[in-house]
This record gives sequence, C-alpha cells and structure tokens, in this order.
Amino acid sequence: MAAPKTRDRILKSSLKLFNVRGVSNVTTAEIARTVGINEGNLYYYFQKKEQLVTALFDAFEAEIRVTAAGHLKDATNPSEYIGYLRGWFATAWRYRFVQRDIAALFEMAPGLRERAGAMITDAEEASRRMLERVVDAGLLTVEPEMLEPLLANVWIVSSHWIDHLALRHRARELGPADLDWGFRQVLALFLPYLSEELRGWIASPAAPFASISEAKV
Amino acid sequence: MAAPKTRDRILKSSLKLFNVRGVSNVTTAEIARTVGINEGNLYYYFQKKEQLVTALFDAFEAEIRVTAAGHLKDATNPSEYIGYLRGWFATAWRYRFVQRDIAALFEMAPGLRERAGAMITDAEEASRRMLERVVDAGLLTVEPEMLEPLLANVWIVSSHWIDHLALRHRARELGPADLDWGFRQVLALFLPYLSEELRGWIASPAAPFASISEAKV
DNA sequence: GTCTATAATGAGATAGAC
DNA sequence: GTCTATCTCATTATAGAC
Repeated sequence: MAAPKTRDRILKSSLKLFNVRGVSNVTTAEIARTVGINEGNLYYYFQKKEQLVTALFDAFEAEIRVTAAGHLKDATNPSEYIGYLRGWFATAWRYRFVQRDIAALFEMAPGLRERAGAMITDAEEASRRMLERVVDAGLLTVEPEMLEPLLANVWIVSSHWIDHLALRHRARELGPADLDWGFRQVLALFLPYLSEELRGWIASPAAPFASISEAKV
Repeated sequence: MAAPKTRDRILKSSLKLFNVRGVSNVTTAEIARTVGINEGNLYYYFQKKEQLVTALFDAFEAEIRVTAAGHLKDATNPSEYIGYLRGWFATAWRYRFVQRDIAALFEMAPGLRERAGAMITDAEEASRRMLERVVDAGLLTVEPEMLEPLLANVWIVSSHWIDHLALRHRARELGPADLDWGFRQVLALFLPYLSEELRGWIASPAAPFASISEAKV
C-alpha cells in the first residue's frame, strides 16, 4: 500500500520508451535518466529489467481481461462487436511494446511465454466463438472452410499492422491516427463478407481513436 | 575470384542461424563454432557482424530482383501471377531473418535502411500495377477504394505470417510445409474477390513448397 | 588462411554510504 | 528512498604468432 510515486513514474516512462524503441533497445540507464532518478534507485524498485517488463505485462493482461469481460454479451449487436474490437485495439496499442519484438520480450522474461500463450489461446477461442455467432446471426456470410483462414488473417493484421506502418514511416512517431488506420485494415478483412445491414455500420466507424490516452498505467 | 570455400560456409551457417534464432540472438562466437572455425578467422572474412548481415542481404536482394524480372510479363495469366507470388514467397522464406526483427537488423546495419526502403517501395508499386491489371482483366472484382486496403493487408500478411506461426508453434522449427500455409493465407485475402475462373485455379494450388531448398547461398 | 590470445565496450546488476 | 562507486559478464573486435 501507499505505493511510492517513483515506482509509477518508472513504469510510465518505461512503457513509453519500450513502445517507441522496443524493449531490447532501451537500457536501464536510459530509463533512469528519463525518470530523473539514479540507476541504483531504479534497481531499488526493479532489481532486474525482467521485473520491469513483467510488471508492465501484468497491467497489459489486466486491461485485456477487463475488455474481454465487458464485451462478450451480445455479439449479434454490431455495436457490441465493434466495441469489443476497439477495446482490444486500444489496449494493444497502449502496450504495443508487447507485440513489437515479442521474441526479445520472451528472451528477457521467459516467464511471460506461458502467460502470453494462454492469452493468445483464450483470445483466439473468444474470437472464433464471436465470429461464429455473428455468422449465425446472418450479419456475415462466411463459408465454414474460410472461417479459420479469416480468423488467422485477422489476427496477423491486428498484431502486425504497427510493424508495417513503422517500417514505412520510420521518420515520424506513430500516433492515435495510425491506430485508426490499423483498425480499418482489420475491418477491411471482413468487408467482402458483410451483410448490407452491417456494411452501413462499418462505413461510418463512429469515433476514431484520437482520444485515446497514453498516460494511464 | 577463386572465392575461398570458408567464406561460403560462413554465409550458409549464418543464414541458417539468423533465420532460426534472429540476427541479434546469434553471436559471432556461435557462428564461428557452427562453421567449425575460430573467431579470429571469422573476422578475417567479415571484420564486423554488420558486413556479414549485409552480405546476406545482398544475396536476398539479388534473388528478389531475379524473381521480379522474371514474372512481370503477363499478369492476366493466372499461372504467371501465382508464379510471381510463389517466387516472392520462396525467397522471403529463405531469407526470413530479414523480416524477423527487422528493427534489430537496421540497428546492426544502418545502411540497409535505405536499401530495404527502396525495395519495399518498388515491390509495392509492382504489386499495385499487377493487381490493377488483374482487375482490368476481370479476374478480380475489387472496388477502387478497396484496392489500397487490400494491398496493405496482402503486404502485412505476407511479411508477418511467419511471426504468427512462430509464436504459436514455438516448440518445433518451421519448415517448408508452413511456407505453404502462409501462401494460402495470402491467397485467402483474394478469395472473396475472385472470378469463378480464377477460383478454380486457386482451389488446386499446384505444387506446394515442399521442394524448396535451403542450401543455396 | 587459420589460430591463440587479449583488448575494448557497454549493459545489467549490486554494495554500501547517506 | 536515493545516491556514488564498482563489479560481472557477454560480445564485438584486434594484434600477432604460425
């Protein structure tokens, strides 16, 4: 209790640095400097870089679970489905260091392997069920044999659109506007399968992600 | 001339190691050990790890250009188009270390940034022209506003299906059978837009990639 | 061309004073 | 809780003998 403020400042700075430059490209020295504390002090809170990474992953996982729990009720309602997607996207964006160089992440914190594996399995299963319900409700028309390939592609694009953009626009830093782009790329995967009804929904994708805050940790 | 054999053995071993474990996870010591030579000897051929990476990239680029040159003639012929895709896939597979952690690659060999950027620009432009011709020929029906999103998704899936598989099947090493899976994932992106004619082609995707050799360097 | 050293660097990690 | 100072260690890189 009474968590000292320094710990939070460390987490916040680390998240930002990791997101922008990748876990393995950010040194503990740099983190300490950014926070405005000494390296020794940093190690008072996190004895290993691994612990820092794991703490951030904890926050990521917690947020994911909240999103998943909040949106699994009525997938036949387009707005709920899109809300779920948006929630997932927003969280994945705020913790994009996880996707970015996930191999390095695992090497640094081997304990995350299993946890991430479980998360992925859960998420895939949830996506599959949700998609099946949407198909059953007649909002999408997907032949059964196309379901798995579609799901896999949704997953690939969801997880890697950031890498794709980063490679092209390496000069500038990515921002919330890009998040919107990524979201539309995923929607584009569904577009050819849409019912007319849902197509209207997609055409006007409500509020973009511009308002997403990076501050929270 | 008279290129000493050791140099080639170094390149071959490095390619394999880089592909499987990533450029930044393989040390020069390990390369030397794998080749069966001494570290000092390794540095006789490649004074910096960067030079090693660059030499492999040279080979990659050369192969890409050969593929591109050989298949840009008649894109209205489905077999040519698919041949082009397959060629691209085969090369990207043999040099998959390039995609895998491309950030680390650039950090190690900054000179590759510009070259890779140019390659990507070229490839995107070629893909766009090819796709447009296929659409003009009536083999695909894609609304103009869907063209760019589709191309972007093709690129994302083509470049990142390996990461996706690697994350799921981390136990086993990836092989040519997986290459076939990735190819089908990309085809799946086009499937909903296909004419009946082309759909037949896709259904029986000729010879898979099982025969692809990893040996060449 | 190939080896045996060995230097040089840079990052993670820690002890102990304040 | 925070700092200064130091240690360990892996990795890249080099010099020089054979």
